[in-house]
Amino acid sequence: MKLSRTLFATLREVPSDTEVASHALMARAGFIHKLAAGIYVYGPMMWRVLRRVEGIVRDEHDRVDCQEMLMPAVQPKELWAESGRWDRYVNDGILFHFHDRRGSEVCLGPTHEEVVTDFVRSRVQSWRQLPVILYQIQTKFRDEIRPRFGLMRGREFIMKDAYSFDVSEEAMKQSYATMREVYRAVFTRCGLRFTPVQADSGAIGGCGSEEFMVDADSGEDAIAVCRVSGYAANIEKAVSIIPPPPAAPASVLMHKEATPGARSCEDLLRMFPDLPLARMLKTVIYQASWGDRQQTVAVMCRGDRQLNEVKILNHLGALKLELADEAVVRAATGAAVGFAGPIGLKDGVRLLADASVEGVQGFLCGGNETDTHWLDAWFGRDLAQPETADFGLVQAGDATVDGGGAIEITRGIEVGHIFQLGTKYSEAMQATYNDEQQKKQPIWMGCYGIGVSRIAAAAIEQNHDENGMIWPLPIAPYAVLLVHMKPGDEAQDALAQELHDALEAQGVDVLWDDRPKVSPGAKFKDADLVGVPLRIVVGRDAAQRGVEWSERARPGEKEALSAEAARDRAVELCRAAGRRA
RNA sequence: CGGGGCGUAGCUCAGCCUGGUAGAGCGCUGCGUUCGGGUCGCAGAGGCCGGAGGUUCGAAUCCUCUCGCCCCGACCA
Repeated sequence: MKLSRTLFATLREVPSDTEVASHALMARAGFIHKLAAGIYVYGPMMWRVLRRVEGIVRDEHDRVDCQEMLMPAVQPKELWAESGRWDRYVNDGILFHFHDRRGSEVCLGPTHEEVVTDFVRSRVQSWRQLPVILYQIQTKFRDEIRPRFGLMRGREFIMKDAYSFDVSEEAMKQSYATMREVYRAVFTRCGLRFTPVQADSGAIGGCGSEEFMVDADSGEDAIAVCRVSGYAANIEKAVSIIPPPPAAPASVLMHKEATPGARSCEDLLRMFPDLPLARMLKTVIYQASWGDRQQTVAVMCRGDRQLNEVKILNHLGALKLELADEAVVRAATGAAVGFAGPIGLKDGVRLLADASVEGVQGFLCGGNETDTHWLDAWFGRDLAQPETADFGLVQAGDATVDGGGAIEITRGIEVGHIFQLGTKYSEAMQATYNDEQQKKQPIWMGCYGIGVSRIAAAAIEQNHDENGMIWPLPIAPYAVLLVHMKPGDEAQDALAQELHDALEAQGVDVLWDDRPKVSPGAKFKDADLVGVPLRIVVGRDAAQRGVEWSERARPGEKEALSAEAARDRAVELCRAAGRRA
C-alpha cells in the first residue's frame, strides 16, 4: 500500500485528553478517532492490527475445534430476566438498554451467556451432542462508569467470547483446561508478556476463574505474585498469611478516651505513640444492597491491614457494596464519621470482622461517639468476637498460603478471563440434555473472554519507546515499511517498486512511504511513531541495488544490504513469526 | 453517581481577572528551496470562541442554565 493513498496524518503533539502511552500514540499516529467518551473509530491502520489479533484468536480456537458463530448485539430483556442478571446489570449501570417501538425493553449485549445458552438449549437434546465450544468475535457494549485510557476501557469494544458446553463437571474442567492452553497460545503469539492469575468471578458468576494479565505498570489491576511459589492472584481474590497479632498486653479495664478530631489510625498513632497499629481495630461502615433490600454493614479490620470490598461483597452475596455516606454512618454509630466501633452499634447494623482481628486483645476501637475511642478492649470480655472471615487485602511482604516466599504486588492489564460457570445458567434457563438413562441433566458450562481491542492497547503499553509504537511482528499493521527517500529519483523509484512488488508477491504486506516532498527526517519520525517492525530504506544506494535494513525494535542498528537480501530477510522473519498475508 | 478541571483554527495553547468584535506554534494549500532524522523562505486558506438565555451601547471575556470531554473517588480506616 502506498502511504500517499492512505489518510495518513500524524500529530507532533500529544492530544490533551490522553493519559497513557498506548492512547497517546494511537491518537498521534491517527490509528483511532474519538467519537464520544470510550467510543472510538478504528482507522485503517488500527483495523489491520485488530484483524491480525482476530486472526490469531481464530487460528488458536479453530485448532481445538471451537466453532465460530455470530450472535446479535441487541438482546431482549426477557432472556436476561431468565438468568436473573437484568437487575444486577441495570443496577451497576453498565447496561445500555432502551425500548423498541413496540415498547419491549432490549439491551445492547455486554456479554452473551444468555443468548448462547438459549441457542444451545434450542438444539441440544442428547449427551451425544456434547461437548461443544462456540465462539464469536463481536463488538460488546458496556456503559462503563468511567471509560478511560483509550481502547483500554471503552464503552464499545471488540471482544472474543467463547462458551463451552459439557455433560459433567469433569468434562467442563477438561474444556476449561483446553481453553486455558488456547489463551496462553494466543497471548504468546501476540507477543505479549503475561501472567495468568486466580480471579474473582464477579457478575459472570460460577466457581473458578482465571485472568490473563499483561504485565504493565499502567495496568488498572493490582495482582499479588510470588516468585518463589509461583502464586499469582488478582488482589481482589488473593489470600495470604499475615503477620501475627501482637502479644496481648496486661489486662486492664476497658475505658473511654477522648480523642478529639482523631478520625484515622494516623491521628490515633500521634495520640498514642506506644500503641502499635496492629492493636487499633478500625471499623468501616458500608451500605450493602441486594437490589430491593439494603443493609448497613460494619466491618472490623486490624489497623495495619486493609479491607477487600470484593471479599465482603461475596460473603454477603450482595449486588453492591459502597462505603456509607455521612448520614448512614451517623445513623449506624450515632457519631461523626471516623469514630465507628463494634460496641454499641445501632440495631440492624450487621457486624463482621476480618480475620486479621483474630487474637488481637487490649485494643483500641471507635467509641460510636464523636471524638471518643475505647481503649484496652478485649474480645470475650468486653465484646463477643463478631462473625469473622477473610475480608483482608493482601499486602506486599505477606507470606503465601502455599508455603515459601513473600507476596509482591505488581500491576497488569486484563486481556483475558476464563470461567467455570458450572450449571448457573443452564439451570436458570433450563438448558439440559438427556443422559444415557434418558434422564434430563443440566449442561455444564464455561465461558472465556478475550479483549481483542484491549490486546492492541496492551501490546503498545508493553512495546513502545519515546518515539513511538513498536509492534510485535505477528500483530503489526504492516510487516514492512518501505521508506522511499526521494520519490522522483529514477533509480529509487524503480527499486522501490520492484521491492514492493516482490515482497507482496511473497505474501509480505508492505507500507510504502512514497510521499514526495516529505523530508527524510519527517519520514523517519513517522516511521518510528507508527512502529512497523521491519524497515527497508531505499535511498542513495538505489542505483547499486543497495538498501538499508533496520528493525523498529532495535533502533540504531542499521545494515546495508542488497535489495534481494533485504527481501529475503523480511520474508523469512514473517514466516518465522507465523505471519501470513 | 459524588468531587475537581477544561471546552477558542485539524492539533497544542495564549487572550478572559481589568468587556471594545480573535492570536501564536505545529499542521494544511501554492511557489521556490532543501534532499538520510520533523530543511528554509515567501504568499495564503482556515474559527457564529461548545450551545442557549441574560446583563450591557457593545460579550470569547461578566451572570444563569445546558451539553460535552478529562481527572479523582470518599482515609472511614
